[in-house]
Amino acid sequence: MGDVVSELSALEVAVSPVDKFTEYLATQGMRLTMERRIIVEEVFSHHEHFDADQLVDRLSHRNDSRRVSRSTVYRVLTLLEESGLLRKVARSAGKDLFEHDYGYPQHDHLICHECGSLTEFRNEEISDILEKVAGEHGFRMDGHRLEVYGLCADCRRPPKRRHRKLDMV
Amino acid sequence: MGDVVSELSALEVAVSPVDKFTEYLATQGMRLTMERRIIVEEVFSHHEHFDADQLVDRLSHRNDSRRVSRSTVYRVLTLLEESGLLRKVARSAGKDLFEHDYGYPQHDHLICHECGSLTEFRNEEISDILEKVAGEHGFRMDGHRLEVYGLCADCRRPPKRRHRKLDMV
DNA sequence: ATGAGTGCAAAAAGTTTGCACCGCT
DNA sequence: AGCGGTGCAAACTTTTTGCACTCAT
Repeated sequence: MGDVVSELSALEVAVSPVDKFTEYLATQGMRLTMERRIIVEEVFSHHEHFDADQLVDRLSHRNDSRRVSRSTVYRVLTLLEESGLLRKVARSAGKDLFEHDYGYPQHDHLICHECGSLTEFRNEEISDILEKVAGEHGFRMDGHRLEVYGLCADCRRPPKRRHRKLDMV
Repeated sequence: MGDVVSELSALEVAVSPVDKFTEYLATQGMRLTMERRIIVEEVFSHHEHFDADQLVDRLSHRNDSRRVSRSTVYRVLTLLEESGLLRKVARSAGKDLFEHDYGYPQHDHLICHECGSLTEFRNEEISDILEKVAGEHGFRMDGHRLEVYGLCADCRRPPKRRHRKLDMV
């Protein structure tokens, strides 16, 4: 009753990540605790990819009331994945990378071997093709992960200029 | 001189995995040792996906002359990846999965959430689209990983029959 | 002989878990 | 009161590494 967000445009995200998470928790007989709220707010306050350790750094070394332990961060990341708010995108230096999967359009990544940069791109055709392929195999698709590897524009440039610079020292 | 394999059809794999690996090792100033040969032969004697531990199991618990230590298996897996003979395909239960990337056509996977099965498929259109997308970003693609998630044909079937069977016990 | 390569055991790195205590409902 | 949740520390898993010895060229 008196739900403010219900009046937002259907094109926008009508429910906040915290609310969405609360919904999910309820279906599992779980509660939205202060720690869970803090983690979700922290996670959705940035749009960049992150790994568990980066999040732990931001949350478990503080002295205020928003400190959350390492174990809880890991436990909540698992829940956020299960609830569809986050998804793992890639593995970098042995760590899983996460990104927002709620309120953010489907996209894929170009990953540079050289500098490790992730560039997002979107392409409708791919999803269409995948639906078709899945259908042919009797497979019901509910998502995908596509990583394109190679050299990004910056790293393609031959390092000749750098040599010259070094030689001048 | 007198290279037997050079007379094979260009459509077939003209060079064995061991030879291909030897070539790569040479470019790195490395040698093909007996251990490396054993590992490559073992890896290419099966076509299924595998993780490091499965390979270690097959190679480091034997008493004959084909035993190889765990460390060496890990070290050689890295080399096989660098040489382009193997590639990592997915992560399952916290372990990296490998598959042949030499003498085996480019393909992608349908991965079932329920039973974990990997089904391979091939689709030309996808590579074309990726080349195009990469080009638009000034990115030079040299490969990709595409995993489609969902439910496989078997797991889509509702488990009603199973219940009936169980009830009859 | 010389430097690459191996095996072993220890270490690292990332993640999970057992347990006692805490707090919401 | 009861059950879910947290923090801590210890455990675990997978992978990497230091070191002394070995082997191929």
